Amino acid sequence: MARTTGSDGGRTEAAIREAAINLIARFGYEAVSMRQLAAEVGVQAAALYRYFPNKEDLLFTLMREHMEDLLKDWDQARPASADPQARLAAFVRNHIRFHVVRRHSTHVSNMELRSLSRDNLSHILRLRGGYEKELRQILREGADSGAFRIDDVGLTAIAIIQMITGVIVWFRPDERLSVEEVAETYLTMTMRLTGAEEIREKPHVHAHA
Amino acid sequence: MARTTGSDGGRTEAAIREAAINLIARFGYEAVSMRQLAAEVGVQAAALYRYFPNKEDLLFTLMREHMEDLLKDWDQARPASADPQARLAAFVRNHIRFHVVRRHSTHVSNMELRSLSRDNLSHILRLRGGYEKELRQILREGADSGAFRIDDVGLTAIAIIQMITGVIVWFRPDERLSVEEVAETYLTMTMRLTGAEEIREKPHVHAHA
DNA sequence: GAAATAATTGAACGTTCGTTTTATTCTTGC
DNA sequence: GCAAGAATAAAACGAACGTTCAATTATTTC
Repeated sequence: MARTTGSDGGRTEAAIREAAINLIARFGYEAVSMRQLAAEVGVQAAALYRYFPNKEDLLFTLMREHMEDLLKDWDQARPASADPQARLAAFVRNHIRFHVVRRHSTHVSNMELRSLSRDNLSHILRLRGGYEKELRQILREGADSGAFRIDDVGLTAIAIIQMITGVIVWFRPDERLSVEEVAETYLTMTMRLTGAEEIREKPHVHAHA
Repeated sequence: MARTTGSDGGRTEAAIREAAINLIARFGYEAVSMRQLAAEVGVQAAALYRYFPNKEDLLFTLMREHMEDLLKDWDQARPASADPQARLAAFVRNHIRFHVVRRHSTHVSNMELRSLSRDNLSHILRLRGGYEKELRQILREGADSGAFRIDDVGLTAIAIIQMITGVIVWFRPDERLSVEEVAETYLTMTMRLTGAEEIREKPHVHAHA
């Protein structure tokens, strides 16, 4: 056989991306074979090479687009306000929302860095650095203005990102907590962490057990 | 050839464990082949099977011993004091010290869970659960006694562990910060996070840039 | 110093891997 | 309805994988 009825390059490529994200998030990049991925898509392994030149490039594309989407997403959500507390709150809320919705691709982007070649790795790290820089800037301005009490801006930024990204490790949709509730709880912790809690009032969501 | 002069089962097994931890931490379990591991040890691949029945069992052994060591380590360091703040401080300091010293095996234990079989996975998760329970207990007692201000004990415990374990992602020995300095900075953040900072005085180490 | 045991080699097994090649069928534009 | 291309199947490639096995040498035991 050859071309199958109803086959469509655009749909196939989208299906490959989605299946790849799910499979790699679940089993890991090295553990997922091109044949397994093809089977999930409902296609032969050779067909994958029409859309991606090789396995690593597929991984790289997924990760790069994840990071680009993250930066775009924050660029849209970035508040006009200059108030460090409002900006930090927006950052945390946006970060958690984005990462919960894209749990799988976040997992891939965080766990599979070591499967990238040197060049591809540094490309991803550059994008990630740009995102983290946004948080550092907020923290620095807040520390300077006295809104935050921070010992070490770089270290605090890493700690906060580590903490709020950790949501995806345990969060499952359809459980006792909604995304908004989780985001508010983490926001409270972040605000206390930066010594900014006293002055705060924001749309709190009801109960945390 | 066959048995080599000076060969010693005990030394070889130790060398295998160490090489395995380093290689797996660096490249990932799936990406490290038995031949590569054997070459690092200076032995043929077949020799590995005298010490471990198969590849996964080697991984499992490394992870199980890491977790057992962690529990033992905390059991020894656990303070007699009933004061929640003192206990939390001891927990954080001990956690960071342990994980920084054992960065590589921590990396393996955190990243390679998905390479374990169901039974081995649940064994490791049981050990990890026991450790996390210690932190939850401290937080709960502190919350009850009014020493801490905590919305959700379970969620806070996960957030703290995520944050303080994150040290190993960026920490490299011989850089600007010593382990003790890092531990103190993270302790400060943890204490603020739990709303416990006000009442605190402890052996602070000098500068954080 | 012979017998028993411990430690390792070297070769081989069947399987699976990522990838390439070639041929075939569907779809689209004219 | 025909030519051009896009999309896929099917088969094959060499290399690498985890693992096994028989043979061989070093060490220990008595």
